[in-house]
Amino acid sequence: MGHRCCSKQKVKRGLWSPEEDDKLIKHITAHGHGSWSSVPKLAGLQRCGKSCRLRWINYLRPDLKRGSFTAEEEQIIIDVHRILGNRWAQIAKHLPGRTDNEVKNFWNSCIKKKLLSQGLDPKTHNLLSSRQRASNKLACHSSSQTQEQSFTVFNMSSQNRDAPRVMMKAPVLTLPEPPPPPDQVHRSMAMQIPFSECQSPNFVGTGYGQNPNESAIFPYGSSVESTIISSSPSSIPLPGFNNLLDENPCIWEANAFVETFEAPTVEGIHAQEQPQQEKEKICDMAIDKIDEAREEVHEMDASFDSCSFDLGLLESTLISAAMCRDLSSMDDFAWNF
DNA sequence: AATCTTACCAACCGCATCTTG
DNA sequence: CCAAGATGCGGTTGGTAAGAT
Repeated sequence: MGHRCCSKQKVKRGLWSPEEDDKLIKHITAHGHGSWSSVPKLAGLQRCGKSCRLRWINYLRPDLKRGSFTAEEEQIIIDVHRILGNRWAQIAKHLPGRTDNEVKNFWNSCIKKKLLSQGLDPKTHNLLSSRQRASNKLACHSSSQTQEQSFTVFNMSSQNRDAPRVMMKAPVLTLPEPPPPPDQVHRSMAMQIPFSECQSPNFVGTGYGQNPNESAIFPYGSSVESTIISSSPSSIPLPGFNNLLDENPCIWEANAFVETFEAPTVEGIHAQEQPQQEKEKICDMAIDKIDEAREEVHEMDASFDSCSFDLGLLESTLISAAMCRDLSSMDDFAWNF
């Protein structure tokens, strides 16, 4: 059958032999690819131009980086995918030496499963709904261990940026299914809050943790009150950050209130109809900022042995929020907390 | 050892967009 | 401006190797 573009030609299909590879490499090295449709003839190959192009781009190009993806590359893929969705070519541009095909394959075979196992929807990067989690749980029945996401919410007051405020432990797959709460507050996470926070005048909640050496734990259904940042009279205004987030339902509040959120979906971002170049620019800027933040957090982490910090969640929040705002918001984007 | 299942990845297919005459 | 061809992209398929039964 062959491609429509080369249906007139008698072309070979399937895997490339070393001889074919050799011919293609020699031809392109000597003459460049020029017009791909003429490459097969000039290189003496019984392939269509499209196939030659693909073989060169995905396999023979000298600048290709072979081998497994590093953890850093994996994180970049997740970050950019969260913003751009399945735009593999765009994502690959952030990974020198990697092809769109390679990124796509890696996503489908590894990252997708990893996100699902963490209770995250690989399409939207949001937490899966209870039904989705349940079906995923079935799919992952072999995994008996509780998967936990843990993260620390830092106090966003610029005067007190080094203080870790709230630790949350979120069992993703093993929670009993509660009825959905009537309001927008999702209480599906058990909250583990340092005792000192319970004593804060801004902390509203009842629970355990009466011992100063223990954390208070607020499982689903307990009476922790969550406050959306824009509605809290006690919120400390933060330049940039509040502006960035106040139009989004959000987990962040200046003093230890915690709430899960529905991050803007990829579809929602697309609905903003930002020009593509602008989106890519925002994406690049966000990734740069995240790299800076990651370095800072690594330094900070060393001083908080008892705390863990899920950058993924922070990134999800910040990038998603950033995508819904003007580029100008990026200038003072959250790095004041 | 044989068979089945799963994971991985190269390559194909069809559509969209770009380029050129 | 338009049509045809070229190129690029994302989804999907199929072959193969590795692991499980």
